[in-house]
Amino acid sequence: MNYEQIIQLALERGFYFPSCEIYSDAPAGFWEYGPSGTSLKNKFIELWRRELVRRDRMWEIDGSQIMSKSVFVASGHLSSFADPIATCQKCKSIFRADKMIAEITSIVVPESADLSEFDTIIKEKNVTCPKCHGTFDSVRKFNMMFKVGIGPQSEDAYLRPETCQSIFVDFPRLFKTMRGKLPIGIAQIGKSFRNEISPRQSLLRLREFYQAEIEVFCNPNKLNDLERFSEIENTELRLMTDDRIQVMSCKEAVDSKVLPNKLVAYYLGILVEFYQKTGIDISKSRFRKLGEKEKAFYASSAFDFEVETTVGWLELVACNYRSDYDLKSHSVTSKEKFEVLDDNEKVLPHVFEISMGIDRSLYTILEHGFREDKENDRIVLSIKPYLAPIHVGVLSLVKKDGLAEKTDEIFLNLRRKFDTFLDHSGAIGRRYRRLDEVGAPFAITVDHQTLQDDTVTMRMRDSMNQERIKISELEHHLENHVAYP
RNA sequence: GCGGAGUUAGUCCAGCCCGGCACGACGUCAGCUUCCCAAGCUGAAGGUCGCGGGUUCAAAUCCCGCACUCCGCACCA
Repeated sequence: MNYEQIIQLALERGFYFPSCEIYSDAPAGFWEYGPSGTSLKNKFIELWRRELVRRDRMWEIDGSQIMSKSVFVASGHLSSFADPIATCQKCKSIFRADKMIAEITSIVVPESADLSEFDTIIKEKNVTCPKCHGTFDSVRKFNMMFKVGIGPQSEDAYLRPETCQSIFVDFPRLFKTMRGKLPIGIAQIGKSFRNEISPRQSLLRLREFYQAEIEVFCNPNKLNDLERFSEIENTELRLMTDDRIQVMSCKEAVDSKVLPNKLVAYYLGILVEFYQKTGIDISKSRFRKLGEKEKAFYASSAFDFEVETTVGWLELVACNYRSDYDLKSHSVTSKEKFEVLDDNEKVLPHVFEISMGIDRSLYTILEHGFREDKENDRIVLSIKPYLAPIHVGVLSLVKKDGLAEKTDEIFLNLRRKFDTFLDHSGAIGRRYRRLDEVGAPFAITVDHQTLQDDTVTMRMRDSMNQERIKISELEHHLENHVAYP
């Protein structure tokens, strides 16, 4: 099983495919979800809501994707979310200016330095193109945000490069009007946009992608004062520090100081419990503590939740302790007050963030669920029943003798409650195979016995076993088996 | 962005060297058959041959440019 097979399945069975594919000017890095993919995504998001938002009583918001320039002045994205780039005048090769200078002259110029500093060093040290020894144009910044023009005057604004900025910007109003009490999580699902230099591998590196972000606002003096920690204290985490994965409970992780405090451990704990329920193989996962150089510019400590796939370790979630970086800078830029009362103590909350990549998570669910059943010559998507795009196929064994009509009747009774697929045509085995490929956990089939005793067969996707079941019990039976855990 | 390899129906692909009606399989659809796992028979639909330009009486095929995909480099909040 590999990446190629997953993308083939995705294209053939309506999970996802390239955007604007009929036109030759379709830019890279944009993909669409088809019916199966959309159904899977909706169910994944519902699971996320159940296991994180509702479980922790977070607030969920839905902010706008276009945000004002000031937001990104304050957030630092305008200056920091950009790479200094040097272009060779002769061969047009493009290099990261800071990396190239460091390599050739061993002089370390910080990435965020003034552009003229790069030019000065390039001139003084006579740095030329590593490929053709041509001379360079002036160093410029390539900002990874998409700029948009608002209204007839085309005022600068930007597509958000992460969903969380609206959570920070909205925090003062939300905390006041929703009767907030620290610690409080604010969650958001939505699209983010990054102008990647080189998008790759379909859903794994997109220019337009879905994030599910949670920002937990907390009192920095009470990070170990968390009653609900007991819910997850025995939950096992696979923590990677110094190139080694250690499996330990959340409690052990805090006690041994591998994790800085109970608040961080609690959220990593409920996160891993969520991922267990997605069917992703947790034994192929790790929380990797990022080193100083790998961390984002706003993070004071960071753990990536990574999963092993056929294309290597894949970062699904970035967990960043952002301290008061965001609230402080928005407060300074906007003059809005972000301090809140916590037990009569005035505090500027710190933020712990759980920033999930939905598209990558969905890819991993597909890959970890993909099974080549050689014995039965079939491909099976063994995903959790509650995530399956189709819950149940409704089939007639043959069309004649009134079986089709009976099948239609059953279908009409089920279609509002479940994601169903009605199919009368072709060989029964072929129809079962098709359902296996979209991960439908059940298929019910109307046969001649149905007309005599009002029972149908129910076939299980993974085992291919069948049992007979009364039509009157179908709904109840399915409800039990496709319910969220 | 760079280097390499590719791009022909929903999918896999033949044809390209040597220009002359775009081939086959799988899949899809309809009918027949069929009492449970990709069976069989009959028929059908489905193509801007990645895009644009050039050469030619004639281009999937030869030439030029571009885009996209994959691999590697670089990049990756």
